Amino acid sequence: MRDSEKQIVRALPLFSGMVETNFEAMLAGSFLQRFPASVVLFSEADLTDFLHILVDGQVELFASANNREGTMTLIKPVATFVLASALVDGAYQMSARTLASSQILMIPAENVRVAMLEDSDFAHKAVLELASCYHGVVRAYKNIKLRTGVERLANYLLVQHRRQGGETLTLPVEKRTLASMLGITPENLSRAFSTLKPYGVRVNGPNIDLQNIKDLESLAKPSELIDPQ
Amino acid sequence: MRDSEKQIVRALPLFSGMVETNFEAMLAGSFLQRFPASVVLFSEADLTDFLHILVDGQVELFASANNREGTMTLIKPVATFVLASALVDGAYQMSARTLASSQILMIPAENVRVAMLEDSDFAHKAVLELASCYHGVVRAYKNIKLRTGVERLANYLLVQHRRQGGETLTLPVEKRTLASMLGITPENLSRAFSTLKPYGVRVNGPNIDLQNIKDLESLAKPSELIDPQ
DNA sequence: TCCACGACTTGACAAATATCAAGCGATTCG
DNA sequence: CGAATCGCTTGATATTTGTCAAGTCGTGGA
Repeated sequence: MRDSEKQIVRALPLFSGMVETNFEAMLAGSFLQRFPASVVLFSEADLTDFLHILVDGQVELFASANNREGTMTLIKPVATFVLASALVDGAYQMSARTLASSQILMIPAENVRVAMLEDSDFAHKAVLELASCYHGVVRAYKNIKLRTGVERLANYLLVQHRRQGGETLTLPVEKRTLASMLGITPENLSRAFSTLKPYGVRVNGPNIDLQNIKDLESLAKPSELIDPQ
Repeated sequence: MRDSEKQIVRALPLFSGMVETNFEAMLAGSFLQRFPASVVLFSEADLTDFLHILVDGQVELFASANNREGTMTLIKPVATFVLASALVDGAYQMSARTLASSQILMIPAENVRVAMLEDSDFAHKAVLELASCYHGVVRAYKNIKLRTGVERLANYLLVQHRRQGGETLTLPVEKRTLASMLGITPENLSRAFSTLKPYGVRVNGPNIDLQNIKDLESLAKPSELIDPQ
């Protein structure tokens, strides 16, 4: 692990206030690894060996039951994932796979638990990080419980449009992954896009024009307490 | 607030390791209050003024959007709720109402944030509590994303049966509340019970007999990573 | 007591969503 | 290059779920 990469990780709020020696001690036994796309990093039932930090690439957290599978969330660099699991010493609770070639730093979970006990700034930042993750899942839970598939898609498009700023937005993931995020089948995602055509949604592969934001919003009824800001 | 009540709160793992003076300082400005049934304690958009501790009674956390409403979770005594919101100084993210006459201790959120910074044991316990709440919502999210309504009901009955231990189980909430927890309408809950009749589920008001656990399990496909243990 | 209301159930119907099948176009790989 | 595969779309159909309406039953007031 090179110093430049170490600095990238250190810049995360979670670690930025740690005492240097605690930070170094935590990294002992860690390793930075590159994975190709579509590799399963761990399964939900596995015991949590490592805290993961996505340095580059893209990772999907997902869950399986029966014969069904659903995306829990997508991780974009630079961000930690499975912090909660690493801190409680149990199963991961979610499976992970790379969606693209990804560089991932893996820190032994035991080191993280020690760091929490030794470094008070890290403990406080962990509290804030966990609270934020918690509210993230709460939003996702509300989203799927209180909205239809078409409404979830409409709100997703509005959020992406705001974030990307330009005229046309580009989907950051394949449509089948988007479908899984929204909790619908790929077939129904196609149909949902058709349903949104009268609301000014023009689809061109991964590029999407929103030509009538007002109408789309009246359908989507965005909510600050559900949609990411 | 009497000393006996204070001891009940102090017995929670979250507070049991706090330095006495920190615990007392945190309670300054707190008050124990009794609410009748069906009272809204706060709305999801409200700023988080208080950490709540349900000492007696029953509370429902729920969310609203469009014209729909959904139960997020039920709180049983003795337990804290909205800890995450109290720690991050933002909106509650969920609304709360009493389902029965309830005694609730309310601790100013600012005090809780101070306690986290001052008392390291409390900070560590908060980390564990938040991680546990996080995994709780993750389970609920998987449940609704990967199972049908009938499957959710079947698994709920199996969990209650195991917890209550006896021959017949008694629903701890009204059926309309159960329906909201399961993310279905009361009408469909009635139909789901009918669907489960061939699997040995006998309903008698709030009392339910499971006469064929094996068949019910083969339908429900319980999972350690979804269902509460 | 008796009435009103609420919880629950059932039926009929509509909406939302999944499944199965087919086909198209682009990419991958032997 | 050519074949195979994959992502996406569309149609037909089935399943799941919600909505509206009506009716029963029990409880809690007036």
